[in-house]
Amino acid sequence: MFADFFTLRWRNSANSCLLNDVSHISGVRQAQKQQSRRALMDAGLRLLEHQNLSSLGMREVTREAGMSPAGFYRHFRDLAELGVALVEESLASLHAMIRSALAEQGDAEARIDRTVEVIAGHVRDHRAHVRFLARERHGGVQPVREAIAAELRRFAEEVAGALGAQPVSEGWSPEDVRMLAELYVDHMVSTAAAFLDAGSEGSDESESERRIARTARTQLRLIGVGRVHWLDS
Amino acid sequence: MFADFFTLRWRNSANSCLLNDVSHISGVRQAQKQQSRRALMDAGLRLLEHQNLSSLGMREVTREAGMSPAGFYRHFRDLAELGVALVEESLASLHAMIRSALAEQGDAEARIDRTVEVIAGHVRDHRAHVRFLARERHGGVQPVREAIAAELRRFAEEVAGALGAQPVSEGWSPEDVRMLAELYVDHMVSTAAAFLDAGSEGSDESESERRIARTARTQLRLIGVGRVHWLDS
DNA sequence: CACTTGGGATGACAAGTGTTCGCTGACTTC
DNA sequence: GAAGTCAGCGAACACTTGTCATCCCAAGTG
Repeated sequence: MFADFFTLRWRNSANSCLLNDVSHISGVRQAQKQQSRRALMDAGLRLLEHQNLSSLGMREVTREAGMSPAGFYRHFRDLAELGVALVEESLASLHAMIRSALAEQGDAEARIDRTVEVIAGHVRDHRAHVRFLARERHGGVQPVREAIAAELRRFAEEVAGALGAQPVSEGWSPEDVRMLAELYVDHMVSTAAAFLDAGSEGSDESESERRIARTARTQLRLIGVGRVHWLDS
Repeated sequence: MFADFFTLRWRNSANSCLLNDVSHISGVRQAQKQQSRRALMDAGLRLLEHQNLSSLGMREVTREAGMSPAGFYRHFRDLAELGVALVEESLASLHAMIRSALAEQGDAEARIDRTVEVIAGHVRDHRAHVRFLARERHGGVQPVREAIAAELRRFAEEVAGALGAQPVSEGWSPEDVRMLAELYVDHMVSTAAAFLDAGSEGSDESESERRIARTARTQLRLIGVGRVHWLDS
């Protein structure tokens, strides 16, 4: 069904992935395989809403995905490998969020409002991904933890770049810009996590969500005030 | 079969603690029991350095503690109950840290320095506890998660009280003091977590530790600048 | 068209799990 | 010192788990 697309797409790609090497066959076959892979990842993501990666069983995942236990090995060597795949996916969507937060225009106040809105929207739309990241950021699976930490560092660099270009940051040392970026990223993560368990704790969801948004905005405003008075201190 | 005992035991006591009610016997007996309880908790804490609570097995714990599987039930109903006990312990030590951070004297600069030092020292001395909190804060075991969240809220209140008493906060609305307190607590947690995996990633531990301390200090200073200029904005 | 390829299903394996049971022997109380 | 209490033990239970050799059959190939 996607045959032409996939062959076109994959034929001349120097494929490094051991499993899921799919470059030499083509057509319905790998479309199905990719579909099974997606089914496994979705099943995993669904199960991970109520537990964490290291307590997940592969039988559990295959059962949820409607597949036999052995089928798992055709796609992933490990559950850790599935975890890393999920990290990549989750971080891609998070990256998109950060970009759109950075791209905001207007005065400081409007940018803050839009940023917090973007975060809230992202948590609403990608709840499973965000929860997964929050859980596994300090979780028990080392490669997953490292992947998340590395990507968050890259985000901080990106934010630092954007902040450095703003007129408010004139005269700042690179280290100071960097620490400001880290502060923003940490705050973003904290806020996202707060939105997360505001939605899942039941009782008056939208009210506590508004409360979190208000707090986050005020905090960002405070940091902003610190920024404009940073050099005269 | 234990009918008579239990009815006698429970009938006229407004007893809230089912297990580990130890008030009526005395001497060597309960000292031994408490010792076993400690052994279980220590074993759990040791095992939790490389995995999270929901993937922990009780057989695993009892084995590590040098005890038979059935012995576990004399102390905890669940692994979740063990988890909650560990939360209480961990939060007690964290509470002590926060108090001593709040009690700092001197000008703002000196207080920031000492605060960051206190955090670093606490992570060094209670690594297992801190890691446990970081892991289970967003982990898969609901009661544990809630216990941590509730206590962190209480900490924020305490910090808010202390901040409100400072002369810098004159004219602030209670909500703003509160959001500032939350910002501080979040920052404290983030910093502690950063110290944590600075120590465990190997390569030049004390250098990256210093880097984190420097960043944290600068961030606190920035927030402080925001504080003093908050009202004129 | 026959023929190869390779996802997926099946069934079995050992090893591990949570939980319950009755028992023992050291402590406590009368 | 006899009777009562109960923390911890070892065995047994009914599972679930990861892994593998094996077979099946639709998709791809010449």
